[in-house]
Amino acid sequence: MHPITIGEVARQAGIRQSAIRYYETEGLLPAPGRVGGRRVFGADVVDRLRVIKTARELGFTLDEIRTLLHGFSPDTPPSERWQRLAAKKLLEVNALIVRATRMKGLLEKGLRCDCVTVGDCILHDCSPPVTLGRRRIA
Amino acid sequence: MHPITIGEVARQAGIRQSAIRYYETEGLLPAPGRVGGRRVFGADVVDRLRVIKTARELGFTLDEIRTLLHGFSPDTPPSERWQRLAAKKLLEVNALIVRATRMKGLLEKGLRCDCVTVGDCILHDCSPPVTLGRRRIA
DNA sequence: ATCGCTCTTCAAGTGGACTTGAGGTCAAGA
DNA sequence: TCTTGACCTCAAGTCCACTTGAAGAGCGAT
Repeated sequence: MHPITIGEVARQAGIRQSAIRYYETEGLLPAPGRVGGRRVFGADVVDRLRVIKTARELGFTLDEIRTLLHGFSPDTPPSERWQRLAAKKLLEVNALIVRATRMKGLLEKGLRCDCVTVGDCILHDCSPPVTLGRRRIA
Repeated sequence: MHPITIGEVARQAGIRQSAIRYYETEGLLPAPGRVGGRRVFGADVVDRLRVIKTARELGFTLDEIRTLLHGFSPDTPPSERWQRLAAKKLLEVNALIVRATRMKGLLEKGLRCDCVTVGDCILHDCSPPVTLGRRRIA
């Protein structure tokens, strides 16, 4: 349970110091303790940052992430706002998985496609389909 | 096979006209025909736009999408650039699916969690865990 | 004590992806 | 004919999420 510096946190979470400070000002991270003016974090902040990072990569806005992380604040009806958002984002994540899977299929298809017919392949338009036998040559 | 207006395309693809024009200037769409100055699209552009939309939602940049859509241009080594990017994006999409699945788990957990212990739940910090028996009350 | 390193704040800048606004064209309908 | 609605171009604006830069402070090692 030894405290770590912002530099160490940044390294471990794969996020820049500037971004970490930014998240702090934006209320995504609790204000850490200070020693000699410098931030001192508990190790748990790294997990939090990793969650933030993942959420960002999934297209969540900082606003949404803030709400999700805060959970229930004193002023909101107990956890209702949270639940609503979580449920919504859950649907979105599910949709994202579907789309990602479809895109995966497209990319795989593109990587092994012959593209003989125009419109064979949406992803890269294979027109004009310069072919040699069934195999694409250029 | 009747040609459609930009308005119709926008409606069908769920993308604004301004965005469609923007994609055209950015080279993500081939310049459509004109009738009386107005764009006239083939119906296939809708599919293309849907692919673009999905790709954007998955975090692809327009730059990447352009390359993926173009496939092999005359000047690039035959489809090499395309294949490289496609392979890279395939890895990324796979990683995305993993992360999305993890996030899904987090959200589901958050939606049914009791959060008795601090650190029980990363997603929303359950401290102070105001509890009644095992059930969270506020 | 001074070098080098990491850290600090704060304001301003950046980049990507669009959107918005102004000002204009065109065709159909009342 | 006049209006309405959908379209056009082009420049400028906007939003989000950071990043960058300037100017400086604390601290361990030489």
